Amino acid sequence: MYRSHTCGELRSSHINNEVTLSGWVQKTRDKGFVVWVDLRDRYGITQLVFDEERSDPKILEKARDLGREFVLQVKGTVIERTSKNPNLPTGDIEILVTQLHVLNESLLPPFTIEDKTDGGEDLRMKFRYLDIRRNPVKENLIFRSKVTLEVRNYLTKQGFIEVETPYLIKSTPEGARDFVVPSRMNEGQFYALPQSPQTFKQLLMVGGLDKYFQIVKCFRDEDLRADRQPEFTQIDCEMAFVEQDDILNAFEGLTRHLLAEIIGVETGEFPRLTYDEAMRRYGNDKPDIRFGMEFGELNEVAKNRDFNVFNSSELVVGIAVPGAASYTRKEIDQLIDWMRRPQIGAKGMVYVKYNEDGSFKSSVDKFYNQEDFTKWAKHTGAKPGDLICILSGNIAETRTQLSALRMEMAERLGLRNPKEFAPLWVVDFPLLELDEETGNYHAMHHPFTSPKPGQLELLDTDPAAVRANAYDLVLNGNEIGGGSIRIHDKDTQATMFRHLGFTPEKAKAQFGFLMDAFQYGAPPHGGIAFGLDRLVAILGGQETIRDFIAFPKNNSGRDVMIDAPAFIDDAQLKELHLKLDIQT
RNA sequence: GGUCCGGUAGUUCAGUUGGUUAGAAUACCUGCCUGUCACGCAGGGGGUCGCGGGUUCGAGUCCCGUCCGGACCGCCA
Repeated sequence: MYRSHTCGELRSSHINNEVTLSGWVQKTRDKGFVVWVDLRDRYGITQLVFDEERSDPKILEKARDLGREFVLQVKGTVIERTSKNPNLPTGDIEILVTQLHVLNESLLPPFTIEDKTDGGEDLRMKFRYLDIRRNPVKENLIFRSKVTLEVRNYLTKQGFIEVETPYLIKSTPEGARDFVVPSRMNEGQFYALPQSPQTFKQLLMVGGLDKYFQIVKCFRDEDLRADRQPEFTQIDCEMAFVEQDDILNAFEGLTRHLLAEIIGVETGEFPRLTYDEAMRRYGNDKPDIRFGMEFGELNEVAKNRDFNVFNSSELVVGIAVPGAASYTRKEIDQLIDWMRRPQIGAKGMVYVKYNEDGSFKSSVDKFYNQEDFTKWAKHTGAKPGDLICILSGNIAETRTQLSALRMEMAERLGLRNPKEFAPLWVVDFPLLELDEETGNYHAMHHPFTSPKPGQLELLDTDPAAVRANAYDLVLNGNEIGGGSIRIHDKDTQATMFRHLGFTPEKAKAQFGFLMDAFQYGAPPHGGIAFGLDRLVAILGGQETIRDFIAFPKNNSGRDVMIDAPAFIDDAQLKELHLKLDIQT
C-alpha cells in the first residue's frame, strides 16, 4: 500500500495515527538539528519532520539528501506541531517519519514547481508534465473536468444522447482549411479531420435520435491566437422538431445551470439582440455588455457644418469614455496614435472633452459650437467629466475601429471584471457574407443554415439582406456558442448550394449523402455548438485557453514537448504514395 | 502572407553614448543554525550574451540576414 492518506487530508483529529503518505518533495528546510520536508501530492502539502532527538540517525541523514521533486513514500506518526502554520490546511500537524523510502529520484526541475513559478511560457510548455504539478495549471484542469461533468449531467437529464461521430471524414473546400490524413489503402486519397461534426449530427436527426450531444475534438488548419488552437473541443448539440426559440431556451438553460453550479452566479433571462442592433450599438457581433459606452450615431447632428471629414463620411459615430475628460493633450494624442496603428487602421479621431463645469473643448471647435456638442453628448450619453471619442468613415470599418476603442478603454478603466458574467444572445445573423477578395457570397455560418421564413426569394435580388435562423451565445465579449436552424428539405438545400456557387455536380460530390438523406423524411432540426476551451477559460476568469488545455500547441501550431509536427521517413512516405516537394 | 515585442547564469531579468574582469534576484552546492514553513547567516560554483555575417582599434550594445518564442492583423463556413 503506497498510502493510507493523501497529503491534503490530515488534521489534528488524526494525531497519534500511524499513516503512510506518498508524494513529491516540494522543498526541504534543514535547520541542523531538525529537517523538514514538504511532501506534495494533488491534494495538498503535508510537512514531514526528522530530528536528532526522535529520528533514527540514518533516516535523518537520508532526509538531508532529498532533492526537489524526489518521489517518496513515508511511514510515520501524526503529531501536533510545536509551531502551527495557519496558512496550510494541514498546518496543525506534521509526520514524525519512521520509514523513508525514495521511490524515485528527480533531476533538478528547470523551473520551480510553485504557484508563482520562475519559468517562462516556453519552458513550461516544453516540460508541461512538470507545469501540471503546479496548482494553477492543475486547478484549471480540475475545473475543466467539473464543467464537462456538469454539461454531461445536465444534457443527459434533459434527454440528450451522447453519440460519437467519426474523425476520419471528407475534406470540404468551404470554410476553414482542413487537416488531411493520407490513406494507405486508397492510393492518392485523403481523409480530412472534421472542422465540426456538422453533417453527421444532422444525419443523426434524420436517424431519429432527436436530441444529440457530444463533447468532441474539432480541427481547423488556420493560424493560432491566444484563444484559438488547431485542435479544440466543442460541446456539439442538435435537436429535432424545434424552432429557434426551443434551442435558445434549452441552451440558455444549460448556460444558466453552469453559471449557477460552477460559479455560483444566478443569471436572469439572457438579453437577445439582433445582429443589426448589436452592430449599431456596439459595432461588434459579440458585444461585451458588462459595461456601457454604447455607440451614439451622430450623422444627424454632425453632418450639417463645414467639416468635410464628417460630411463625406457614411457614418459618424462616437462613444463617451467615462471620466476621461481629464486626459491631457499628450494622452489623447497617444490614444489617437494607438487608433492609427495598422491593427486598427483609423485615419484619425475627433474628441470632445465634456468638462465638469458643463463646457466642451474639442478638436473641432472651429466647426461646431457648444450647442452642437450638447447634442453630441446627448446622443452618446456623455456626462460631465467624460471624453467623447468620434470616428467617421464607411459604416463597417468605422464600427470595427470604434469597437476596438471601446474594448481598449474598458480594459484600461478596469470595466472588464472577470468575476462578472454578462451573457446574451445575438440573433438574426445575415445568411451570406461577401468575400471581398473574390466578390462571391459565402455562408456566414455554414451552408446548411436556413434563411428566415419568406426570405428565400431575396437571395436573387439582395443576397446581403437575407437574414438567417442563426444565433450566437456571447459571454463577456466572447462568442462561446453558435448555431442555427438547419435546412431540412432537399430543394431549399439545393437552392442554397446554387447561391453559394456550387454546381449541382459539385454539390452532389461534396454533400450528396446529405441531400440523399433529406429525401427520406428529414425532420425539422437545429442545433448549437459551444467552444468548450473558451467557455472554461471565461468561466475560470481567464482569456488564454492554453492554460485550460493539458497539452496545448504553441503560437505556430507546434507541440514543443513532443516536437510535433515532424518529418516522416521515406518508407512511410512511400507506403502512403507521397512525394515531398521540398528539400528536407 | 504581414506588423510589433522579446532571446544575456538552471530560471526571471538589468546591462547607460560601442570601452577594464558582463551584474542582481532566485535556484543549486558547502558549512553553520533547537521549530522552520518565501526560514536565517557565511561562503562557493555557474555565461559560445540564440545563430551567421558586417561596421569598428574595440560589439551583449550599431547594421544585415536567419532561427526560436510571444501578442496582434489577414485567416478562422
